[in-house]
Amino acid sequence: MKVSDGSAVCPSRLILEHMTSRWGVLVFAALLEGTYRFSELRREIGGVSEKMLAQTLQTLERDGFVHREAHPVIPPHVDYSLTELGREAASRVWALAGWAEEHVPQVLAARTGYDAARADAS
Amino acid sequence: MKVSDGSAVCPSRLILEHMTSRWGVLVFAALLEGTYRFSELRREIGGVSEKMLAQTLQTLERDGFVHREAHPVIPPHVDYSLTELGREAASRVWALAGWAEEHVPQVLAARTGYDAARADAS
DNA sequence: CGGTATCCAACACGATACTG
DNA sequence: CAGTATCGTGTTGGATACCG
Repeated sequence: MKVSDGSAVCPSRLILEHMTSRWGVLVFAALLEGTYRFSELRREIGGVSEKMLAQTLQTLERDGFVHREAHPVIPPHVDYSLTELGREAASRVWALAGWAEEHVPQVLAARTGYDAARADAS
Repeated sequence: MKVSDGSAVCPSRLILEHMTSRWGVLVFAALLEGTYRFSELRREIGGVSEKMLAQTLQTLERDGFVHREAHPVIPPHVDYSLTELGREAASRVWALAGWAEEHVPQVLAARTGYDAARADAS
């Protein structure tokens, strides 16, 4: 079976990229717990810049994963939550992240072995 | 719940990044079907450069997902396959990719709606 | 408060050439 | 065949400053 055709990147790859992007995973994780405002999300997710959070949220909103509700008040108040599609996506991504976390020890052990073998060879 | 601590990137994030990387996903997909040689993989996965394939394979091998077996013959012959851990990882990643592919229509529809709404606002 | 615009450094990636 | 080395470029991502 040919896995990729090499010409155009398939759409699913882009979606997967959005879902598993550096901040996308963390946004999903946060929003699985409930609705958050922009700055609450920033606080919840440590180390994310305004730019990247805005960009990530826009991408996920455009893909139909995140619902954005702007209340027309001063000062502005914007709530972010997951759509039904987003909840499904988030739970799957988060499950994969959970699997990765569970197997950190095995991976770390494998790396140690790999590095040791290379050190001998040099 | 604090999703990320903002200081050091957690190890699981790196592992997840390796598993879902552009070529990592396709390598997993190919190796789920059996053992391949380096250039067979290159052919199977369209559009990957030698450099990126080598790099991806090394990363996945170091993480303990891919087994590399070099036969000491001339010309060189190297076989790549999945380890047990790799099979588990690959099947989960591939399942996620499958989910993404199934929902391409919904995402595309969401994007159309999003773009239309933004066009009106401008 | 919730963003956008701009600038800049780092790096991912690909093409090419070369090696054991 | 199976890579490594080197180089050039395009994109990513953060810091900063500013706007409605």
